[in-house]
Amino acid sequence: MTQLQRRRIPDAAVARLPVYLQILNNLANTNVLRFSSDELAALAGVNAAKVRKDLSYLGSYGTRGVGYEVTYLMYQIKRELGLMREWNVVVVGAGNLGCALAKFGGFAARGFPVVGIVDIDPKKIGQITGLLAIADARELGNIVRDQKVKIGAITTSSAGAQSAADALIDVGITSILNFAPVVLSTPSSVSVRNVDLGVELQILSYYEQMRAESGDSSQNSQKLSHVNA
Amino acid sequence: MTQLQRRRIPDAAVARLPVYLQILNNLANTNVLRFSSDELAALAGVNAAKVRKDLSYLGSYGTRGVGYEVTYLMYQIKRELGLMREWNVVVVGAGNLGCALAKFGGFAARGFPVVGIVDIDPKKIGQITGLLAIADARELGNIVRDQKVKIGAITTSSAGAQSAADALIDVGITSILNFAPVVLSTPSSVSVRNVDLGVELQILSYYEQMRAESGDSSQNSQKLSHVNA
DNA sequence: ATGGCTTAGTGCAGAAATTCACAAAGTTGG
DNA sequence: CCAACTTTGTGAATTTCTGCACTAAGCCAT
Repeated sequence: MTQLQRRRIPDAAVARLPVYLQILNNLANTNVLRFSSDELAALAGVNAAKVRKDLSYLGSYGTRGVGYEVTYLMYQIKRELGLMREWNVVVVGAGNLGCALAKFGGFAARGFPVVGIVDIDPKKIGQITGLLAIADARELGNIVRDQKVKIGAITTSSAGAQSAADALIDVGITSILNFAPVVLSTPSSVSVRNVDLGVELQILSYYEQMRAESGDSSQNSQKLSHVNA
Repeated sequence: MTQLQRRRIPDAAVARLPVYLQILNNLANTNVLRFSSDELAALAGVNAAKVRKDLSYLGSYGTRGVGYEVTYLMYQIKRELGLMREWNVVVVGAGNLGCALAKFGGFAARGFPVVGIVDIDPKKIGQITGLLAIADARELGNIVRDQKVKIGAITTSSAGAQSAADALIDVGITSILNFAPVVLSTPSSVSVRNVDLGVELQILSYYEQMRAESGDSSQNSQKLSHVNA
């Protein structure tokens, strides 16, 4: 028993792998067979050494002097990201966004089918959205158990988000995609990703203001790039 | 002329300021007057020293032994983030998401009114969505000039995203919020923030798989927390 | 006043992430 | 089979971020 446990990939690299995967997908659709770290770096807008290091966390799957094979690398990235299987998703909160997610087939296509949507509002329960009927939030436990759901999306109002999170965690959810503009309080064993457009816009606002301030008065304009993950 | 140029706030801190602001907003609504770095840290789910360091980039606005004043700090964060003014936003791509952004009043309320939405599809042009009529994409320049728009949101298909970005940059946009699942190629003088649910789900998938692998076989379960920005 | 208590602000050390730069390893052409 | 060339994989340097631990400073009770 030499330790076989998979090497842990740095968070920053994990966040880039899906982007590489997307690009490789496009390459595959254009019938490109191989690529070099330089090419992928250009397409992803990052440094080539970073690409090589990121890919090296998966193993040694390139060929020196040649590059990487598109389909093989895609396979390896998918394997590492856990995309060899589907992950069922349950949506909590049947407002505009929640229903849009339930209707939108794009997630299923990417391997994340929405298998349930719940709400606490009796007026909404029973309505059909896409292929699903909106269920009573009290059904959450059954849905999660029956469909082996691990990922929950919170699309409630801000006010309801924390109780939605509590309910999800209570029935065994360990990954949360949170669209409500609040910071959720969760045990450290749960992964949370926040999607908040207000936050994104405010970040843009900061850099925009910097630009305005350096550009307005005189000659001290200054390079000011900024791209997020 | 000693250099007066504003100290540059680290990117990581800039990304947290909007979160603090949101929390302070809630505190203000609950009539809380003051808070300590410890309290804010608990609410934001971060380390207290980090909170103090982040706030110190704004200036020295706390009182030792006491804490920070809610409204005063909100003012300072807003000032630093460039939120003392409104930033008009133009949306490119009048699909489901684009129209939802145009209708949704939430952005205007947060200081980012959508003042225009354009598309290239003649069938869509002229239709009303919320308060706005969908304009011809060729009107982009006029809209941006007339309304002094600095921020553009791309809600086109993947295929159309790069040309949308080119068009936005061409008419002088310097900040882009990109919802299309592609990596945009832009000059370094432009800020880009990507919002891609597929990427978020795949990141969750990775940590979910890690959890499954450490939990399944034996006793080497391991703490595995993970929370994003 | 004074001493004890609280909390901001910050220097510094350690961790994480990025980038450089080069050796290792493969290909190709003669 | 060798020399020239390409590109990976990675050690090491650098930069950025984090978090501890301590100092500075204000409040309050006596």
